[in-house]
Amino acid sequence: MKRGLDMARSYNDHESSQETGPESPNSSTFNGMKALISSHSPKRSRRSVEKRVVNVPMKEMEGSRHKGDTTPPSDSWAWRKYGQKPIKGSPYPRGYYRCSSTKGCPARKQVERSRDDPTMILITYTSEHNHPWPLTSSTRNGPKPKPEPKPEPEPEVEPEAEEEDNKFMVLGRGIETTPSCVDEFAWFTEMETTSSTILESPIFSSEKKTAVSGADDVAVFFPMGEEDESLFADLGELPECSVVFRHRSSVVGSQVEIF
DNA sequence: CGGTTTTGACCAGCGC
DNA sequence: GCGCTGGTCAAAACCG
Repeated sequence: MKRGLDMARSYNDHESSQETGPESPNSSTFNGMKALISSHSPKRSRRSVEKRVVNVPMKEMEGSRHKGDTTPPSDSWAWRKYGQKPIKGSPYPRGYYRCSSTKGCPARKQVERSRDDPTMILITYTSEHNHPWPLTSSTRNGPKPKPEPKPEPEPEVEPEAEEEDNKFMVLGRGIETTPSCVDEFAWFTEMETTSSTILESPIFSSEKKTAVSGADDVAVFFPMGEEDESLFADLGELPECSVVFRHRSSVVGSQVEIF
């Protein structure tokens, strides 16, 4: 009855009040890159989101705050659960989490047990297309269950990466030579580095592109080990990280496993 | 007391 | 056009 109206309005209220305010991430710049979100993004804008899936073994859940079917592994960011649904065909429910590390953070993730392998946790990260992934306080070495509201200065963080106006902190890991990359993708980078055993498989929201072809407008990340780091380090600095990731099909053609 | 979780209900996309 | 399903909201309960 009134719910429909309230909901419809609440969506707009949420989006507008949080994302058009003076401190809105919408108007923030991340190392010169403007981050904008559609001002009228409905709650189901599936076509304008980037998704990313990681598989985490149950053992990775040891550090979790809670133990449960849909409890996400601790990954250095604060996630607030906003829903849980039983998924058809799966004996396990899917938990819906929203990034609460920063105000107005558009990122979400879905956590569910793999129906094929119940020992694996399937985590789907979702963020707005063209919107930077959430960046929050974090330590490079070892995740913490929940980021502090005011993170202590990170000695390894570049000076200009300190708090500043945006409430994000930069995580320098893996791609230090390209700070802008770090900014934009540190979220995943951290996710990958805090979990020692992660399987990754990129998925694409609605495009009919496969994982190995034509994903030129989807920023894709793949794990990079220490060896790879040193290997890429020899390549010197790259002018733009986006090039590397966008032309993913030419860099990596299949899913990558880290063990 | 503020933030998080739980849970029932609602809505929109999608397939038929 | 209709029904199914996934995704989200929001009030209440819970927790530190």
